[in-house]
Amino acid sequence: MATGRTHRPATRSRGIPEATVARLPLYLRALTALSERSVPTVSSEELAAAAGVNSAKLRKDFSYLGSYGTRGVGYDVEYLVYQISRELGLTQDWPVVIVGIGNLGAALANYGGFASRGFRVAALIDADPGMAGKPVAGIPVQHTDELESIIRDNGVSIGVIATPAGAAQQVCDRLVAAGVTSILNFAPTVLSVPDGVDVRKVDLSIELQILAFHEQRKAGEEATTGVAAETAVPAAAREESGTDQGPDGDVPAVMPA
Amino acid sequence: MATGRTHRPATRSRGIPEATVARLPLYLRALTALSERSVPTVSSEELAAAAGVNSAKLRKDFSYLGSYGTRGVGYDVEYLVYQISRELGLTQDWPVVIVGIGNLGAALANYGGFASRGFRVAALIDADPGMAGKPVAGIPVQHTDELESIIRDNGVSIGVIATPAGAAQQVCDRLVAAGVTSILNFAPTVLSVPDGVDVRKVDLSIELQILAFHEQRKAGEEATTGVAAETAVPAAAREESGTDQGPDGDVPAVMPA
DNA sequence: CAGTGTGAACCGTTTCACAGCC
DNA sequence: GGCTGTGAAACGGTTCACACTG
Repeated sequence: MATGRTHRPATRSRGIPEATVARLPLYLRALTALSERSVPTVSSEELAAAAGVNSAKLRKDFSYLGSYGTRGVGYDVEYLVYQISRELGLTQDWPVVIVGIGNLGAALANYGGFASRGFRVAALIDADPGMAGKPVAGIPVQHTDELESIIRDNGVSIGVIATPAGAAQQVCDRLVAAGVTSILNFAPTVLSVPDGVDVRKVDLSIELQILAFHEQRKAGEEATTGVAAETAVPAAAREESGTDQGPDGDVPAVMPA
Repeated sequence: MATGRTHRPATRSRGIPEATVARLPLYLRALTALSERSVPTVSSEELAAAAGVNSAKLRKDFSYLGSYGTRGVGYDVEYLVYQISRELGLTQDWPVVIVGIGNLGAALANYGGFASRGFRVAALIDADPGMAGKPVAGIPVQHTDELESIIRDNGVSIGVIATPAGAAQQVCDRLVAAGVTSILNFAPTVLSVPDGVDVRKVDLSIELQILAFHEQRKAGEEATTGVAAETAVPAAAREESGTDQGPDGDVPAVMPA
């Protein structure tokens, strides 16, 4: 799927395919787990299984980074962790602001995976004056009025939007104007941003709709013709249902600009 | 990303490309907005802009559904809303269970986009006995012990996992054993499921890492050689940064099985 | 004649299969 | 001998450009 945008002709050597970039975090997580168990080396086969992709894809992916493996042996776990971290830019610290501290914003603020890999929640911002000062995940919420100064004072370049849909574009505009160049958008809206700004979106309702599509198809298949599900699909009857085998990667899109 | 699995050879006429399926919810959302404003028809150009894709892609997508437009005129909004809803299986009601009612689970339970489009939160499940009975988003949380009976009694085929990573696989196994065939996974783990079960994942930390990668590249480019960001990227300097133009779709992956 | 519908070209990604190296 | 690294083939998706139609 990877509709991923091709930032820059990609013709150059530093051109790692977007689909590969999207899988690097997956490899990194699997490698980190191995590292914690003090496993010294892995084969492409093992690592691929742990990351949920197939080994050919993994080897091809790594080949874009360079030749970090040893033929006949496999990959050195620690070394790979470092190389991938570096490639992803996780060896530096990325201050992030979260705008919109509702249920979701709070969930994000509390999310551990944040701090673990180079990201640091620099500030929580909300439009509700009543929230100001209240600590969420140990960080005091600040009012939207402070947005610009927070961005600038902390050198923030990554922003997370967790506001209601109606406020998203406006927040986005302010973030961009203040210097943010990468945005993770949880609001169900299409954001428009100037060139040079990356937007990635996470949309729960879309994911569910895609699942529903496949679910519907499964139901339709088992009962040969129509008769679409009225009740649930019996857990049993799934002889040759839809899904496929093997784990597969995923490549969310970087929206336009 | 769309590594999307090809459920079924896709050779058949009913074979709508995975990438197209992933965009249908986007079109649906845009169309719904138009519908609310009582706009009777749209051209592919207008609708594409509202959905954040280009018109050629949109027309090609619609061509897989059939010929629902009128040459020289455009598409009938209401009619299209219905056709896409039907195609996505949203004309029926999908009961969904959410397992893991922490910050994220609560956010999901409160998420409005849920109910709006064919989905109904049938139950909230959590392993903490202390949570049992407590209402979240107006729905009383039930204990994990009830999981199997809830699934069966409500004919649930779609489950959402919002538990910590450590519990995810176990919850997943129980959901699948009880009859769930589609899972939306928010836990940062690779789930393994039997054939016939679809898994889609949403992973915050992965999205951020992908953004960091591009962000890093932007910083590296402006300062010709190295000198990677120490402070933020000046909002100004972004002549020919990374991002591209035009809005683009996205196609998260359906994980393996 | 404006705008849909679509064959055909193009392009990025995945998969295959094997040469090369430890 | 085992496993990596990689050309080349296969594939799915996107873009182009235009024929066709209301």
